[in-house]
Amino acid sequence: MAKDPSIIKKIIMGNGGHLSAVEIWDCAKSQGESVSLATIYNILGRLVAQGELLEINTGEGAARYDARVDDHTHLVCTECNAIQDVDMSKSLEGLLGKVATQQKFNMHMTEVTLKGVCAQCVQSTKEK
Amino acid sequence: MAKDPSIIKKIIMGNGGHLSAVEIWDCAKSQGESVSLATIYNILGRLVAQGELLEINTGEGAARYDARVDDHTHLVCTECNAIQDVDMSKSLEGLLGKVATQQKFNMHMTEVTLKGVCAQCVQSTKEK
DNA sequence: TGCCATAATTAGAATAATTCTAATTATTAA
DNA sequence: TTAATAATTAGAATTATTCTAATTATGGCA
Repeated sequence: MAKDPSIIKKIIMGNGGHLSAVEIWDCAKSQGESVSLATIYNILGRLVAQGELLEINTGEGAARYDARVDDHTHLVCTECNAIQDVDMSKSLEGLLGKVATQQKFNMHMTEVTLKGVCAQCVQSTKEK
Repeated sequence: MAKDPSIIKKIIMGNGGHLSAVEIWDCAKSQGESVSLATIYNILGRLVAQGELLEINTGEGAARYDARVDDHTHLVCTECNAIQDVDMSKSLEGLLGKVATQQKFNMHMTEVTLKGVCAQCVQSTKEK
């Protein structure tokens, strides 16, 4: 039986939505799945190609996989490495489309990432 | 004598503005510089930390370094891997700032990347 | 049921990008 | 000079990912 790819999506959604391949692997194993890391990468690759998952590259460490695939914005905390999803406004979407059109660029996807320090980390820094 | 970091910026600017560490290394060597890859990475790291260079991670291959450091948008071609810089409009900048503020996110930098096929690649695909 | 073709999974090797380490070399200040 | 510090280096180590070739599972059908 083919390893059910939906298990991976469930794991991601059940753990904050943004996991690396190894984190997914650990979760799968700890819930009794017998699966190899190569298979995790295989399935992730397939799901990304099918548009069922988003691959996020923060430039820090491994790629992370997002179960949410509609156009949205990522807030990446440089302290705790957390990724927060934020809706993308229609006006932002429109602006990006306009930029692409002006440059005769055949846009397939947008990646809007804001890097900085998340509210929790700002808070815990102050407390010190 | 400390290897002059400005040589690296010159190399980047003289070659389309978006090179990887190894590409920069090759250029440096071919113009007679005797330098190791470790030093290239050292200097790049320093320049990025000082805000003199931007590190771009397309998720494909090595990180690339951009000599332009003001807020701008990247068009990344998934065919030829070229990166094109586009000015970021004040309205886009404003929208991103607003998003961060709403989420109480202490934004340090923005990364707006549009992925797709550049005008040249669209053209050469048609010609086939 | 047993057999075959195909697809999925696997462990581990291979690769690529980057960082680390420890030694060497250069620079500076006294 | 000389001693202290900083920069550079080669190569090892690490990390993330992909590749390979072998194994295992699965479904169709005689």
